[in-house]
Amino acid sequence: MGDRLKIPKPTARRLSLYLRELEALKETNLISVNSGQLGKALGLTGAQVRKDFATFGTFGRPGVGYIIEPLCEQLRQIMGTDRTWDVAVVGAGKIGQAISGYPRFIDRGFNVVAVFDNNPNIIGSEVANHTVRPVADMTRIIPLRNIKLAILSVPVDVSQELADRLVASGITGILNFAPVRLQVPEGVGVSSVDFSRSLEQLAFETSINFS
Amino acid sequence: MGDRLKIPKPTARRLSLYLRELEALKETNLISVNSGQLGKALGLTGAQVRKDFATFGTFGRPGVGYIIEPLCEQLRQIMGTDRTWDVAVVGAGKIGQAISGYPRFIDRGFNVVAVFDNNPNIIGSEVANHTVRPVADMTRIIPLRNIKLAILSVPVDVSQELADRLVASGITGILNFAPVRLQVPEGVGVSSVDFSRSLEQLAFETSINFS
DNA sequence: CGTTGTGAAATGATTCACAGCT
DNA sequence: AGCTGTGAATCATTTCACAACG
Repeated sequence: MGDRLKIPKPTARRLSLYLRELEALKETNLISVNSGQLGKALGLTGAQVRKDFATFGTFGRPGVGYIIEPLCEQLRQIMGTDRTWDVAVVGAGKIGQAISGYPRFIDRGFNVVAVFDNNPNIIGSEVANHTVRPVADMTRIIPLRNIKLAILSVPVDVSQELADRLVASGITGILNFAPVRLQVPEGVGVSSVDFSRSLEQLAFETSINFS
Repeated sequence: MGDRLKIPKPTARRLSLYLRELEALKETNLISVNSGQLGKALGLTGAQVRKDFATFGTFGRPGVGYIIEPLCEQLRQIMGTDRTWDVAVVGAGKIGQAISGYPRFIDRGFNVVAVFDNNPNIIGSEVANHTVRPVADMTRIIPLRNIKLAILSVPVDVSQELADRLVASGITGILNFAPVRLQVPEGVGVSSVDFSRSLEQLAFETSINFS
């Protein structure tokens, strides 16, 4: 067995920042950028940028910097976004509806292909060009379309149960909007968005500034 | 000048997790909990839990653990959520509307008191029991009501400009939904929710599992 | 007893600083 | 000359392990 590359978690989190900034720089017709410039735009040091990239290989040219276009492609390949990912949305309440139509997913390589809910008043209605299907259909459609990513925007009391069913259907990554720590088996990723926690974080910072 | 208490960033981020878990335990009529149990529920070690609490004082009883009810209050006080925070929402598009009506804010101590937008088609309409006001009114209403926290859900190209105006109006914490790093002065906090980045994170994890 | 609070050790991440490449 | 890639040093966080305590 080949040794599995060791990636520091902070590095992994910064990858998408680098890609986004590099794409913005490409729009300005820049050809290359050095680690100091790139770092400054993102609030990082040049050394950190270089270390991060060095985790994955040798991409820079001494005396020049990083050639933007090929680096973007390398990053996309590393992150797995050099292809399109089909995404299922489970829970078509307000948040589910808003995220189903989120316009920036497409150009980042994510494509919402199915929306599920269990509310009879919602099933059958149109959300972001998709007819909302009953949750029971998940088990059939997710394997059928080989969907690997799901967005889970359901009430907290049913989120774990639905997460279990998503995993059983073959999902390997869940973007969770419920304020709980989902229990998932090894090999399944969970990324959480928790509005209340985010505001609490701000309240805390703001309070500290007065102490 | 008294020494400012040094709080590790990871500790600060975990505070809201502790509070939420403790409140859930309180619902089950438990009186006390020890660091190991609390840690297990959150995917942390007992030592980490104890270190985190020890940052702020001495809350536990040897041989017993932590008495849940008073610890909750202490945590709320530390985090600044022992009172209600008024919040302004700027940007009443799909995400702004969904978050304006987010039902869990109230019981976490956050109260959306004003919604602003610049779209004439939206101004004047009702969003979560608030009449949407023109953005120009921000500068008057935020100081008037002494609002300190804002949720910024506007298109990326105007987000920095609006952040500047929020700060100028007296806002000290911004929950930002646009995929950019907002530039804010010292003393103003920014917490970001970035749906595309979250999905990219998942795509990356999922890809790694196949390498 | 069982569990806290905490120094000391271990691990992890960032920054420094510079040899070596273009 | 300018900038990368990277060991070595620094700084931060987590884990260990145990004395002290109720």
